[in-house]
Amino acid sequence: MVELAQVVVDVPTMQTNQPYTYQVPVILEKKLQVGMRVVVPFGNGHRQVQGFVVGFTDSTDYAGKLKPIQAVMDLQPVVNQELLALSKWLADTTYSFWIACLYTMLPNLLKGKSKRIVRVIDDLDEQTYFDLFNGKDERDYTDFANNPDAINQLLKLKRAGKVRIDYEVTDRARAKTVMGLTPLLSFEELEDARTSLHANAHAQNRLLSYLQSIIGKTVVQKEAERRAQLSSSTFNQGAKKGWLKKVPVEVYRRPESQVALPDDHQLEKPLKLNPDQQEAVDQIGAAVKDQTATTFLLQGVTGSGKTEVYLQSISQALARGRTALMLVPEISLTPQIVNRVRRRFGSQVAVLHSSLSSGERYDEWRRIERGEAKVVVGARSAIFAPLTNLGLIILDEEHESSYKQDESPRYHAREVAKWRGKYNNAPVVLGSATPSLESRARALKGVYRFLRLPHRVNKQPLPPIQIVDMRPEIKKRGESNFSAPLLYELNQRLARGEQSILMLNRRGFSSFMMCRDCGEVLKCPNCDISLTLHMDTRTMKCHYCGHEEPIPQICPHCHSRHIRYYGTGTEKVETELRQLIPTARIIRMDVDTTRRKGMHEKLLRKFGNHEADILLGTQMIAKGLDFPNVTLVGVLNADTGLGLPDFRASERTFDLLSQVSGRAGRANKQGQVIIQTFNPGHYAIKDAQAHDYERFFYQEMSLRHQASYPPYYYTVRLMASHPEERTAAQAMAKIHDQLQKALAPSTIILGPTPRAIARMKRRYYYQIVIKYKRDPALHRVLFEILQNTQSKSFKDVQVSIDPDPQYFM
DNA sequence: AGCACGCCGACT
DNA sequence: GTCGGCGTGCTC
Repeated sequence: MVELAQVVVDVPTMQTNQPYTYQVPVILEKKLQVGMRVVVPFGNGHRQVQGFVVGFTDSTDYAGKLKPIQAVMDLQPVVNQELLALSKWLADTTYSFWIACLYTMLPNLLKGKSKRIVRVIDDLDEQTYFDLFNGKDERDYTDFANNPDAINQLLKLKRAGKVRIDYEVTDRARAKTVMGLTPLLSFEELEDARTSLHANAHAQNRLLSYLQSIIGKTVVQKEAERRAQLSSSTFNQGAKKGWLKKVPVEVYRRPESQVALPDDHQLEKPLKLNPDQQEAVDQIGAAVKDQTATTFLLQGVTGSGKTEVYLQSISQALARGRTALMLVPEISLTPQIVNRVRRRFGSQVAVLHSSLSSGERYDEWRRIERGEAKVVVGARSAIFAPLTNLGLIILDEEHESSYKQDESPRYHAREVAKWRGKYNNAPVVLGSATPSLESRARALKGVYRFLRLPHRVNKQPLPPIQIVDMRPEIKKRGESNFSAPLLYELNQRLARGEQSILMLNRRGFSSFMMCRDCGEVLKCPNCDISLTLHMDTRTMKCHYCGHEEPIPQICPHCHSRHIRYYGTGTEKVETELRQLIPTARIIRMDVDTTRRKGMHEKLLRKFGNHEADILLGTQMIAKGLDFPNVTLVGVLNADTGLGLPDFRASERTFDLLSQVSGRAGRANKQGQVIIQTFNPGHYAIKDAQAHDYERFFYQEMSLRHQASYPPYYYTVRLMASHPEERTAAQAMAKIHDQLQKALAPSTIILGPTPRAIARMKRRYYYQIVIKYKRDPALHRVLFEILQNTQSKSFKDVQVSIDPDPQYFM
């Protein structure tokens, strides 16, 4: 009985979304394990692709001849049993390709690069040989990519048997090594060597002593040079004489900011807990101990010490020999929070940032996989960290929409966390000051265990929030981003040497060029949205497709010169602020000023050192920052997000205002918040002012109930796109019929409608939103729809399914 | 995705 | 006749 391997291949299409059966060559039989990457032949010709072994079998229904596995790419599986099962579940619940899910869970260096090489295998005539190959015997196929004539010639030569196209899958995953050395001789032998030295060979004498001190060890050469005060040439001589051997030593690539770790014996002690915190830690600790997969909702007001609860809960998991995973939104994955975890747990911590290079990410991943890191902190994708023996999972700021990936596979880290919790019998803690309505409703129903931290650790009251109605302000003072009360308070802070944070809410806001004469708005030629001005590159850019063009001097429509910039960008606000308060030192933080690696940290450090009086930024400054000298927080435009056609608009506004208010008066100084708005009567703004989550929750719940939205209903969004608007609409109409026939009567189907941004990247988009409470047919029908998109009538139509969408636009 | 096969119109 | 365009179907 020959064992056969089942392999998921790297060909992300609907038709190939299944394991293929391969023979296992005898030489690989011993090595090959489930979860390893392999290279397999796939299709006709001699095409080769990367794949993952997902199982072994001894029989197959496949009638054709089985091909053998070409090569194994790993010594150890890169996907363990848990993550393999998770990848399958993920593909199933997010309607994505299995292979895409596998790659999503792994560092991207593990996605091999496939290359095609054209090789000359028979004599060609001089001219062709020179034209196509520059007189060499092989050439990269991609060199011909934008030359259709050459490709035609090549194909002809191939048919004639004169050239061959070879496939190469190259593994990009490489460990970094530095030169190290290890003594080859025993202590006595080294001593003998010393006797034969010249009397003036001081350096070699010292080398021998040093080697005697590291018998049996391998030391990085740079380190040895430093410690023995010897140069590399002395070590080279030692190697020549056979005293030592040079060996490559594997090292982990780690970003600069992470290198300065505290020594593990100087770790920070846990803080003293208040009774609420103690209760939370006790309950979570009990679940860790009993290995129950309970989901907790930890709701704590800003400054109530949630982080300390997380840290002590992690300690409990570690004390029981288990590992812990802590997710934070990318935006709050700041050095402040990361350093706090590192100060507590030292070298056991691995951090997964989006700003890591591929190599750094791969190395950090291997530290986890090898069990060297027991605590992982990271953003969304860190939920796939290969920790074994997982004892606790924490999602901080669980309401954040960035936990949902907005491209395929469209997974929600919260759901993956619950899956892993169940698999590992580990509790999951969802923490937030403003929980998502979904989570809070589940806590009310008893699906989640509800823990609360209603008191602030420093016993300071939450800062008073003043609402400024901008309508009379504008009438009185004309167009300005600054009301009189806000200016007054800013000046007060300046006089007292205190700092302020100003936030510009950019959600749903674009800064665009408009002609004052004809009203023409400069739009992207590929997408139906306006272009955004970027002063740093002096261009107009499309945020969706990346299209870029110069800033126009005259209106492209009516040729008027009165075309100008509209909208409130941070730059414009900064300019105005400098005019209004010339003495203030201002730091501006937005995508433009933080694009360069490390700029984010640098600007925050500057502000922390009081090298500026005002920090002006977008949403990115709303979270996680803790500066004791900040006593004023101003929100310039609270309501730009309220007008969006999105049922979560109010929730997002409430969250944002609550979060940013927490930035004022963190230490012993009393803080103050000023919110400028054109909707002073809106409940999201009034409830945020009153710090009243409860009132907001019930008000919003009743609206969701009336309109049949989550958490009362689940939602799924389907999208279809095509370069022709009619084709996209027709495809969606067909899908609608199919849904209508199969789904339960209680299920609500909205649409099809053109999407709010109807055209993107030269394609038209139509969508359907399904709202359902329970519909046993839904999952099956959605899969059938995906299958149907293979048929001729769906040619070139792209269909995507987004379960539990975060945005409906 | 990437390849071969096969059917049609335009050319040597 | 034959070359090469593109539509169609398959990949263990």
